[in-house]
Amino acid sequence: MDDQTRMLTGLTGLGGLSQPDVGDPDSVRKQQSLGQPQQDIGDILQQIMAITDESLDEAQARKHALNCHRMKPALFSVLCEIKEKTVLSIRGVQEEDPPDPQIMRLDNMLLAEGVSGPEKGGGSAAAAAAAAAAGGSPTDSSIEHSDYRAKLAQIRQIYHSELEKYEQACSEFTNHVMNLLREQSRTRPISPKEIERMVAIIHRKFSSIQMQLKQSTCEAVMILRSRFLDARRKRRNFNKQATEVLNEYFYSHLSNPYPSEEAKEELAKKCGITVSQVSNWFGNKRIRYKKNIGKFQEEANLYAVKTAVDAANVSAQASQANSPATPNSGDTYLGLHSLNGEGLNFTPSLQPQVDTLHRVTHLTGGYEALSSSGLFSPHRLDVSIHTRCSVVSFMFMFIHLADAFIQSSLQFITCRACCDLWGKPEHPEETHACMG
DNA sequence: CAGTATGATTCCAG
DNA sequence: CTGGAATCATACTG
Repeated sequence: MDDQTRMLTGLTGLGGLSQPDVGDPDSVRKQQSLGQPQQDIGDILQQIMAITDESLDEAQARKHALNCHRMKPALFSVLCEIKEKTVLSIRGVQEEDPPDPQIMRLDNMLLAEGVSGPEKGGGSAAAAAAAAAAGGSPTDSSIEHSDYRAKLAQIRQIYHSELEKYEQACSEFTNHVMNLLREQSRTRPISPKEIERMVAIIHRKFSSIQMQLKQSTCEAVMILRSRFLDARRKRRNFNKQATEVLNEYFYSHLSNPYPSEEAKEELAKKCGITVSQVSNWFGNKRIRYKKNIGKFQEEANLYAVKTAVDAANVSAQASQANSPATPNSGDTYLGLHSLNGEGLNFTPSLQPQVDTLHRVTHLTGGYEALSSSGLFSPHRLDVSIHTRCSVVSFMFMFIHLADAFIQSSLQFITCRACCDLWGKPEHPEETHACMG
């Protein structure tokens, strides 16, 4: 059997595999007789095995022979016709599918998180949001911020390198398949549209892999993000300086510890926290102070003295002009609860202040009287508040305090009915002495 | 490790 | 919307 004949047998045989030779009476007879199809398949298999046993050169030669076969153009055109009428017309309809909403969602998310798209966009914004939510001090948040950014950049890098690998593999594979199809198009009818379709199939396959990559990237970002957003609940104490500033304000406005928006902003700026954190702090402080005034007395005293010392220092500076300052803003002096003596019977919440004032009215301005409390001894001031306080400035401070106490006592007694610890005043604010 | 302190959140009332 | 009150969750401390 020469090559030509073998090939012809091969062609008809393979043709019979895909399409029964309906017109061939011999074939019909063969189909009818029992056991004949099995024999045909056996033949075909044998031929296939024979082909696979051939060397590459032999196969190339056979391919060439096939291409040059005289029946080839006719067979080719028939195949083309059949194909046109069936496969493409059916599948052509399904060609254009809408973009996968899942992919779109993932893409949007990756874009929003700054993983895909321009580098300096959403990532830092998301980090800033996370840091803002975390609400730490600027230093802390910047540390977290950079930490978040670093991790996001890492994810971004991995994502892009993987994506690149996938795209490279995809294009390599596509090229390979296209070359193969072009090669095959010499022996079987393959239209450009079919090649296109095949490319689309490959791209779909790869895009499903890409989707997995995007999905896992999104998951990684979500985990990272949740770790930073969880920091929202992850409480972090304010630094000492911030607490001091807040406490100073609180205790120097004890009769009305409700900072205005401007004051809140100012405090927030001073403390390096957000305005809402300032609000939280004051909310908590008011509640906790009110609930347990006794517990906060020491703290109140400390801050009151601190403020007084500051005032005294100012007075001392002003003393060169021989004019001790008169108390004005705030109600520092109302915070000196620990000077409690046996008091009058006012409401429990007012009792400490009133008791203090009661005692002050009995003070003769004696330095000893104050220093005997321990609280105002210059030594104590030096040690506990680390403030140098000269005798002169201390004297001014004392005068300052005594004056303030007397004024405050009058104010407080006047206002106590309407201002029972931050209750609503009955008088207009301008006549209300205790409104800080 | 238990108790306490404290920043944040939630719910509700005005 | 703001503030009070209760509560949660975590940090800090002895």
